[in-house]
Amino acid sequence: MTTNYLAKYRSVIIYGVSLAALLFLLKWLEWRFIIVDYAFEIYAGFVAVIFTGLGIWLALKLSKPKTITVEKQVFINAGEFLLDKSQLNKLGMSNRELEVLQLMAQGLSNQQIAEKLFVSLNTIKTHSSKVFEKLEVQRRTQAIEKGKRLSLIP
Amino acid sequence: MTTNYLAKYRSVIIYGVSLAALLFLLKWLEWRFIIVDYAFEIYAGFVAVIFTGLGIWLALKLSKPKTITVEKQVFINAGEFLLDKSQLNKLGMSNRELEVLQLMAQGLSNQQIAEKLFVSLNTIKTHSSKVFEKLEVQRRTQAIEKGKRLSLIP
DNA sequence: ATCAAAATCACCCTAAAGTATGACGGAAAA
DNA sequence: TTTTCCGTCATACTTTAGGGTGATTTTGAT
Repeated sequence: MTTNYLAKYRSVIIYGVSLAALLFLLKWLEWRFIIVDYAFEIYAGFVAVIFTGLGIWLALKLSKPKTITVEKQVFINAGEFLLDKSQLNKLGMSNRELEVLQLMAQGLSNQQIAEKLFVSLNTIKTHSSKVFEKLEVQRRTQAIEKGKRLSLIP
Repeated sequence: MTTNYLAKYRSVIIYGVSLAALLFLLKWLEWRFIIVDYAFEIYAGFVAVIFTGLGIWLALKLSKPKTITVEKQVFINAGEFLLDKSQLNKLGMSNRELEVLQLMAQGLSNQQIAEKLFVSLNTIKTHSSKVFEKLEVQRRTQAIEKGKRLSLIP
């Protein structure tokens, strides 16, 4: 708490101390040059310079920094695809079924999918039928469309 | 040019003029208070206050504003779809063919497309065949996949 | 060990999709 | 004006997709 208070008004305190120090300095100068007649102008100039500097320093320390906020637009790459696993559970979609759906979306025929997965055509037909059931669609094109909407496929 | 130069160094010029004015003021004060013995401290304090204020004013005028750059994340709206017309020309795709392709991508059957466009099923078959030719594919699922890749459909 | 999915496959049948070919009217380009 | 392309439609045929039913094996969880 105390340190915080000190830190907050540090500049003001320093200013006060500086003023005190300067007072002593001035008194000393006064005493020294009191003998010399032409010391008056020098003294005034000295004071002017010192306090101008002090004012500048004070202003820079205490004034809130003038800030210009520039908004820099950072474009986020929205291309990332993340599979919606909660959706998978909700639909009760199995791994294999999802796999078949993905290959369907790539434009493969049932025959090609069968070859790719090393299973028979009939197996793929069974899988795709289940996919259609679970997605509540009739055709593979609809399945693809809905699969994309539900973030099951990119 | 000249006005620009003046504008740029306006603060400095004003400062100079102010200094000159103050010099006159000081001279006058000197002359006035030279009689009074205790005028010295008053004079010094006056100078100190004036020049502190001047320093503060100078600093505030001349200090460069700090520029803070804030990165603002802008999520690019991935929904923006722009049809690639140059691609259409390159492929020699007609309006009707593109229309059929779009409806295919929405999961419609040939029959449904025919009904939607008020033409016969055979007409749609002809169109889709030409679409497949031009896209160099065999199946509608492939056509959809390639159509999306080529920005023909969203 | 048991039970429930998941994955596999088969057969049959229908519907939809795709290929090939030809035809015709209209509009735009040559 | 002729040619070319678009859009339309038809017929015939082949291939692929999809629905229904049933069966076996594998796998994971209780």
